[in-house]
Amino acid sequence: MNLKQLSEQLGLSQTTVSRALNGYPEVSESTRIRVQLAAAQGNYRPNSRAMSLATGRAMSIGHVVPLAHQHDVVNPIFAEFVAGASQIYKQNGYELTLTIAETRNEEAIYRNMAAKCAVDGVIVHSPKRVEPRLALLKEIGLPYVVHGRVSDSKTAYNWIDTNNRRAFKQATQLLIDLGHSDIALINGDESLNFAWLRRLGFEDAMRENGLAINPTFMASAELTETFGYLTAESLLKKAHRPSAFIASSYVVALGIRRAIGRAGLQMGKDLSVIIHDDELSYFDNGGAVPQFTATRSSVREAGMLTASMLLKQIDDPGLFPQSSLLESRLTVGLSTGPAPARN
Amino acid sequence: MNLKQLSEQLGLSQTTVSRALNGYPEVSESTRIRVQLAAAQGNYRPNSRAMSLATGRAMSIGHVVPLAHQHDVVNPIFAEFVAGASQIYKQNGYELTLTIAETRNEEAIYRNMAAKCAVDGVIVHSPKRVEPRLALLKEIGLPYVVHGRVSDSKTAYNWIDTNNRRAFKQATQLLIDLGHSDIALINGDESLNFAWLRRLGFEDAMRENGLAINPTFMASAELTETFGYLTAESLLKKAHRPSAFIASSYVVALGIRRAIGRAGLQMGKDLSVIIHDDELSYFDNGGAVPQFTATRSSVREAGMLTASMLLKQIDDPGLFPQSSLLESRLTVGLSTGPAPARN
DNA sequence: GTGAAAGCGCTAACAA
DNA sequence: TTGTTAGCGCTTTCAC
Repeated sequence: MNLKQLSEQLGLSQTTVSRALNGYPEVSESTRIRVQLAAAQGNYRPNSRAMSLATGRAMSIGHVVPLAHQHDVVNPIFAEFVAGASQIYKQNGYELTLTIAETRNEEAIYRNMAAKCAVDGVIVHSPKRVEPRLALLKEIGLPYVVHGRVSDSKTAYNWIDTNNRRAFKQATQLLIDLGHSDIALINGDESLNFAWLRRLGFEDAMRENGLAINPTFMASAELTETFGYLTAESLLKKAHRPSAFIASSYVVALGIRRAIGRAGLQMGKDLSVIIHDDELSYFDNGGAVPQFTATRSSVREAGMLTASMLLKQIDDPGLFPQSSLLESRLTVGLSTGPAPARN
Repeated sequence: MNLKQLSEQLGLSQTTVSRALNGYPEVSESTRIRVQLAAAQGNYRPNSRAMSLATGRAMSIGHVVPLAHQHDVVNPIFAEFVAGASQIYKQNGYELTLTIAETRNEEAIYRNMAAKCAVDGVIVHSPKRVEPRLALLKEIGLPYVVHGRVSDSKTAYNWIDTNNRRAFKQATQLLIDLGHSDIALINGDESLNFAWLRRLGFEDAMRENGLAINPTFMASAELTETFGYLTAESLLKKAHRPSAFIASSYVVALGIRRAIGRAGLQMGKDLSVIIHDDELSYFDNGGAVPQFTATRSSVREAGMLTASMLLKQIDDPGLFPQSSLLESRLTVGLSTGPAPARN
């Protein structure tokens, strides 16, 4: 059923029907009701392509997810974030166009989207410390919001981010307070800004407590189980080994635990593991109380917030720039478990 | 730059330019080259909305992901699958429209997509044992392929699936061969067909080896860390406790390991864990050799295969129905690690 | 081999 | 308050 059929069936012009359905004030209440009824009954939905063509709005938001080609992993956080954003789009009649971008094609992909008029704006995922995409998007005039921040912010841009630096400072401080000084950081790829900020937070805490930052206790790569396993394995073989790990994702933590098991060490006795990522905060001292706190919802909320920010931006470009820094819920700091023995 | 501008710039009609660009044979080679050059130079891309309106094809595929509202988790496997599908779409000029669907709205969402002409077909994710969506899609005439299968297949449908039943039978058999008989299965929500099939595979192996299936050793729920933890914790408290776990996802396995640690038990000595999901296969006997095998690529391949199947279906509905059963790569069966001690 | 013109389904000036 | 008309940018029939 299209507009023409609906209007013929009602004996009205397409214009009137369109107006009645789109809430224009100049339609009489009686016809509006009649139209709405018939539309609902006939399960009428405006053809999205025709509507877009007529209005010049694609009514779709692009999410471009960079694909690390080394291990071909898509960040699992992403799904949760998108679920939040998706909800906002639905409420506003937008669709979500998902693109997986190999990093080498990235520029072409954005240019393509803009030229095809396929999206009204984009969400930039996984920003690097140095991020050429921002200048590109500005150049082609495509509205965008960055999920995360960049470190080379010469130009203003819209962003929303969790406070990675503070969260990791907090996590590190927690371990220090428990008596640890040999703490290993198994971090994500530090050319990505979120990992870089986490590292800074880690270093903040170490420095403020007068502890030496041991570069051999810091690793940075794509967050896979294997990476966690191999890194922890080699660290645990050292004469001077870490007494605690901070893992930048639970996938990595899974690998760390495997290595700890193989080394014949015990959680809470010889070692502690702290995991932190956007999705969940987790503290394991081998111990007595349930020290696990899921904060998935915060990722979803971030998705919702980011999406709303973009839609506002599209409606009113004058609002530029906007930003929001979310405090990560590192509730793990409230843990009351026993302190693990020192090395 | 649009078609009109491009054609004016070239002194040709829109028709000729369009034909030249779309590979129609009746264009002279010289003008074709001239047109292609100018198009490339002007970075011309046909407006996707206008093209869709003219051709009647949305040039987009819908992925509808059901959202479990209990714990609000999106299956992380999904990202990897979509990455594969996305690649196929790009090759064929399609876009990917992502929808997160709360289960109660589901029917409306599909009807909406079809009526709006926003997609040419859909991929059905996370099918249940009994799946009303298939009849619905058939009714509204929207081409689809199911990632997975259903158990109530009265009607023929297109699907692609990994052999969950066989994989879990194999995993169980591996533990049995190592001397285990008290094996716990921590499974996904068994109203979802993948989990149901995994359970059947587990039971197959137990039955064929003459082992009793202990219902208290089988749990089924959404695959979260907490679920794994709580279930394992309560099982390990029993006088007669399991000597091995099969976890239906690595997230669950993370919880199981936490419980094992808290119970003061040791991997490889007291217990084994096998993890299997589409993304990775994993065997941990606490042990000597690296018994971890990532098979992420298989999920991605499944995504690619599913996408191609759908595009073929759209081009030629006569091919219906098609299907493909992928053998899971449970390479863990090759493990040579020492057998854990019996209970 | 090329072009004119109609039409895809909708919105939005402009008239009435 | 309603209708007429002209697009939006493309494809496609039909004529040359």
